[in-house]
Amino acid sequence: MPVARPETSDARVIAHVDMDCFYVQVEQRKQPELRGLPTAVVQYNEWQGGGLIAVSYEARKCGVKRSMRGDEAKAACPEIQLVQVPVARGKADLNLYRSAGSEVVSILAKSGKCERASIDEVYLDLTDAAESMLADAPPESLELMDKEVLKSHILGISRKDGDDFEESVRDWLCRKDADRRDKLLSCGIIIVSDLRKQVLKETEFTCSAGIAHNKMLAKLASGMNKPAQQIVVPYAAVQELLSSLPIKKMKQLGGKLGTSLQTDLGVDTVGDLLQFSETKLQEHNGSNTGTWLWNISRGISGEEVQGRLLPKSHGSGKTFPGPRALKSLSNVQHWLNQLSEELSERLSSDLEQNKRIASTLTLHASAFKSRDSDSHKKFPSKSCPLRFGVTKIQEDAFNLFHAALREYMGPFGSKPQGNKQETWRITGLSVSASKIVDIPSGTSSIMRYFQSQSTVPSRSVDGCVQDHVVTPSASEGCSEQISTETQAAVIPEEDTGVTYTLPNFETPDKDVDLVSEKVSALSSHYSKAYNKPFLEV
DNA sequence: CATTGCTGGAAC
DNA sequence: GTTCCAGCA
Repeated sequence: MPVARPETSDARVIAHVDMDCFYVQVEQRKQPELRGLPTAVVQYNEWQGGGLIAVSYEARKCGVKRSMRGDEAKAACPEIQLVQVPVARGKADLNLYRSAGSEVVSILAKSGKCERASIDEVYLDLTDAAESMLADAPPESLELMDKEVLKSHILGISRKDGDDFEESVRDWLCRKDADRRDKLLSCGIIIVSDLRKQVLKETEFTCSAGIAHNKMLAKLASGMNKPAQQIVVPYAAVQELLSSLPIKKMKQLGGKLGTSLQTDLGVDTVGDLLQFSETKLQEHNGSNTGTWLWNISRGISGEEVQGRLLPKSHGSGKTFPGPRALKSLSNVQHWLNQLSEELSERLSSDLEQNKRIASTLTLHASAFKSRDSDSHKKFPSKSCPLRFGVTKIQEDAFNLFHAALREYMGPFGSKPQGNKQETWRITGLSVSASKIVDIPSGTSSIMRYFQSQSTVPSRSVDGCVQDHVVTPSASEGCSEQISTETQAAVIPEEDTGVTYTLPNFETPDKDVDLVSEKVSALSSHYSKAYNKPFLEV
């Protein structure tokens, strides 16, 4: 992310909207009796009461923190309500929170350019809306100001004057001698206050927001007063804000990069960066990161709000910690089947709701070797063209795993060397789908085809959690060329005469038009995705 | 090798 | 294409 981008010439109005302890709010909406109680959302609960992933502000008051175990939270706050995330196919199912996040996005997206930054965070570019308001109905012209607007925070204006504070906010918003930048931000405050009100009304969720001239400052601000509050960062307040800000509070500097700035350059606050020349920062951090650091220390960040309302990838994963580590291929296959099922379900939803489809399937795993010195070796990731349909994804995921496992184990495979059996343990598996493209418009039958592929087949074999010997056939049939060719059907394309091989294409019906439509849609889809014909023969 | 399960982005 | 980093529920 640290990549240099200069500020654009004209002042923008950018908002960052962040839902308050989002998963807790989602659960409290479902179970309103939990509202106002110290509440946390936990994943699983068998081992030490599960892991906390979201904590209400009531619970935070008694010292409950995210990443605590459920048992710890109970000890710190005996009256805490622990809600479990739903489980499906033996793993945490986050779909409830994903769709709640989508509700919020679809409300906020009406206001202007909108970027879904995470499941519960959104950036808005409100420049146009603010300019319109400034031209048509500037704050100073308003007879009555919404009461919520006056609860806004203004960085640089003291808040402790309790009673007349709201009056000072009104004064600031309506100053006639303010410069244009401040006036635009004032409009931003009113717009965002209204949006937050709308979100609350339509979803029952509260959120906090930061309003500033760029994404970095808006994001920084949204976290300063939570929950259910908003704050603006006027241009005049930027220097002071950054000068004393601990470097680790900045997005992107909370990890190793921030640590290296502290230890290598003695930089503790963003202001400390100001004394270094751009060249010096580049020498220590590379040219992109160096320029980026030079800019952000001055509050400069030209990153644009991407008009993107949907995620760029889908993933489904699970860890197998400690003694739960997987040690047989059939157990790995079982879990890959579960993960692939969930992934496939989400791909089907994406297709149905958004008319788009992923084109790459990737498998990630983490592993260690027992009884071996270099047990720290990374388990390689593998990807292949994505074929739509549960069983295909399951098949490909397993083949990718197999290819990666061979690489991980080296040329001798799992053959015993001497007496000791060199055995692998899998501690994490995930399958993900990326490079999502829109389905060409005017092809509804391709959708019907994909949808016909997306049914979960009923299988009796599926409950094989216990380890057992793997059949030889399961270990064969995969190499560099994954399995895509084995069941391929070759379909000639009418116009060009070029022939494509479509993996596992069963031509389920005799409708010629339907088939050719599938082919042209698929081939253009894959041509775009891979910049070459898909598996040309 | 007990936070876990996601996302996005840049480096390589 | 793969790896690593980072952030956040």
